[in-house]
Amino acid sequence: MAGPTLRDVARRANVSIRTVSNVVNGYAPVSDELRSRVQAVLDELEYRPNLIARNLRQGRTGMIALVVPELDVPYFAELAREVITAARAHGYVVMIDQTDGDAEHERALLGRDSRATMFDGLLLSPLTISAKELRERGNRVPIVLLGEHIYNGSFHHVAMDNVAAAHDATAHLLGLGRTRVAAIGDQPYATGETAQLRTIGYRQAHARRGLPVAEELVVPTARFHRRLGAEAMDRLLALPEPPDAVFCYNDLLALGAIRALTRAGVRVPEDVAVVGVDDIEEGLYSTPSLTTVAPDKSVIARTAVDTLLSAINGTASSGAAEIVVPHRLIVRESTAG
Amino acid sequence: MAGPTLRDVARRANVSIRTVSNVVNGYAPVSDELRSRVQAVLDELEYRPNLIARNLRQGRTGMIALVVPELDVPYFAELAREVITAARAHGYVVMIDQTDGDAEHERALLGRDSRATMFDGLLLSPLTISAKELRERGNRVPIVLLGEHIYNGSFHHVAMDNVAAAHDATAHLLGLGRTRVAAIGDQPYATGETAQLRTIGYRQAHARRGLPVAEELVVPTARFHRRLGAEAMDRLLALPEPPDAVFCYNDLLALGAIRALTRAGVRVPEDVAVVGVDDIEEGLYSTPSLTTVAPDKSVIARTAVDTLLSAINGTASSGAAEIVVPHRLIVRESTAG
DNA sequence: CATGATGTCTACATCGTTGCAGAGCCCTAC
DNA sequence: GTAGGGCTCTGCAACGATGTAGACATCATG
Repeated sequence: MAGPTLRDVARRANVSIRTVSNVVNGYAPVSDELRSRVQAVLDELEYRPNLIARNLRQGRTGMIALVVPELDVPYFAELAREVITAARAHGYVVMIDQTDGDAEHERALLGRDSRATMFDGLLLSPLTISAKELRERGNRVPIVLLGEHIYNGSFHHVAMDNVAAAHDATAHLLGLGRTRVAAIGDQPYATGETAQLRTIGYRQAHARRGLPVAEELVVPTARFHRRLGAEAMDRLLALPEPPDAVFCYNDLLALGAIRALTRAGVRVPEDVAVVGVDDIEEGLYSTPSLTTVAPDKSVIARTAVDTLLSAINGTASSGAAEIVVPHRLIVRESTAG
Repeated sequence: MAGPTLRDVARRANVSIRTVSNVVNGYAPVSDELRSRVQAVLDELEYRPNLIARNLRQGRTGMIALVVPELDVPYFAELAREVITAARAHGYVVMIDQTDGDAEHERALLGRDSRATMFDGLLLSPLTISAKELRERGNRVPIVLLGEHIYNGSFHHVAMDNVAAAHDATAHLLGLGRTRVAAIGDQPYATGETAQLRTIGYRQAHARRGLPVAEELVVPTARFHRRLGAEAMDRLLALPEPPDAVFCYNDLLALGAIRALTRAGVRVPEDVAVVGVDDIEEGLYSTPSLTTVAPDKSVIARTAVDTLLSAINGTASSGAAEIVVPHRLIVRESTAG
């Protein structure tokens, strides 16, 4: 099973281990004659460097870990793609773990037996774990947080402005002349910080127009899945006075809501306009196509990776970076009459 | 940056390195008194074992790599999720890499400088690389191939029966009384083996009913994406005699096709029925919801991981395993009148 | 009291690689 | 002639952990 080592090659070529290493890495000067002799043996034995040993010696692995709640949520899949691409540009590979939003699993990541020490750095998109816990359990591995929660300066953090994003989406709906704009996705409890920020933006947009928020139109959901979006929409449709527009806290909720509306014979956008957040590709091909607030995933990924690598290399400026990436509203059929 | 090592703990507790190691691992007997003294120092210094060193010593990393063409293709994202879950059950973590279907990238994976040696095994879902190349470049790491290509016994291989799956989908459409059933997704060139198998099944279903295949209804696509499905559908609709049903080689193509049909004012399924393959969650919430051939992704993932771990542990039965996982047709709105 | 079994703990070698210091050798220059 | 400087090449130590063997007490046994 185990392949040949530098020693095996060295013995066979009658040179020192160090010289073989030099040939492999092209480091120190090796005469052409010797180089080709060693190379021949390397080829013959099909030598492959043992990266674990190399890593131990060099104190780094060239791997970063990306931790997301659910990989089959398109937003995270698309983000993962960008992260992998961004990391590759710097010679890094990415290990992906998913927590299923399970707090225990997120904690285990940082605990004593975690594999975190195997990575040069961590990109974390935590759903449930709080900033306080992170601080207490934080290990020596550099961490960059992605897109969720409020961490007021304890960690590097990359995210879009959730309040502004929600405001823009809601303002768009109000600007269409809709008067009963619902919100699907609030999470008014400890770990739902992203959702809470979006609710703030939703209210802000109403306040700026001097409009009241009808509280029965704000529907919480435990998660951001299609099914929960459909269920929430069903409940809204059952109201005595149903909404004429819905701001969903992500695209999956929105697609579920559209599905519920279509099934109920309600026209989108004529009767109810729908906006989501995330700009997943699916929204481009749905019927109707989905208006959404698009964070720049590519910028998020590149920024996060760059920030993490700076931290790893110690070239980071002091203090925790708080980076806000731009977002923009993309209007499609679900709101365009 | 670097944390305390066993040596640091040992010095501080006035014991040997080995004893600290024993306390950490609970191996050899250590007296209660000494154990708690060492444990106190471990806690005080917040010792975390260096997994790289441990891995070097033990010759394994507890990591496997999953290589897929595109992570943001829902099928692969959902599969990745299952693989991560299956691996975790065995104490393994999963590194995910994506090749973008790029042959060079796939080759680099197996080449001299690949990081493959850092993993105990590889799960490979190759798009372009051929079996021959794999054999020639194969390194010492155990490999299990997923779902694509024909490898006639050179490697462990897990996949559904593509011919039967395509047959079932096509037969379903023909069974609805449709007479012009199109096929979207053929890839009649070297590396499109999965597509070719599906074309065989498509033809087989026609042959069994004694029906001819109208060749203009078989539309190739370079990849299996929504956009290409929509474009292919547009071309089919432009035919003098358009189809009344479409078998798409995966769900994304099907969703793109449905989008094109809806945009053209063609009713699904009344005018054109649509079937896909993969059973991605998106198809459950599309309008109309999507009839599809569902491979059991969970079984695929578990089987692949089990097979790989057997190979890693040397407990594999001799020879390359060729495992066929079951599939079933799930009828939804896109074909159910 | 000698013997051996048992229970704790330690020293050393080792995994495969790279950093470092220096050993030879040849050549030039004074 | 020999000192000095480049080239090549080598040996040793180290990264941080674990496997193995054995040292050293303690204790029961004959």
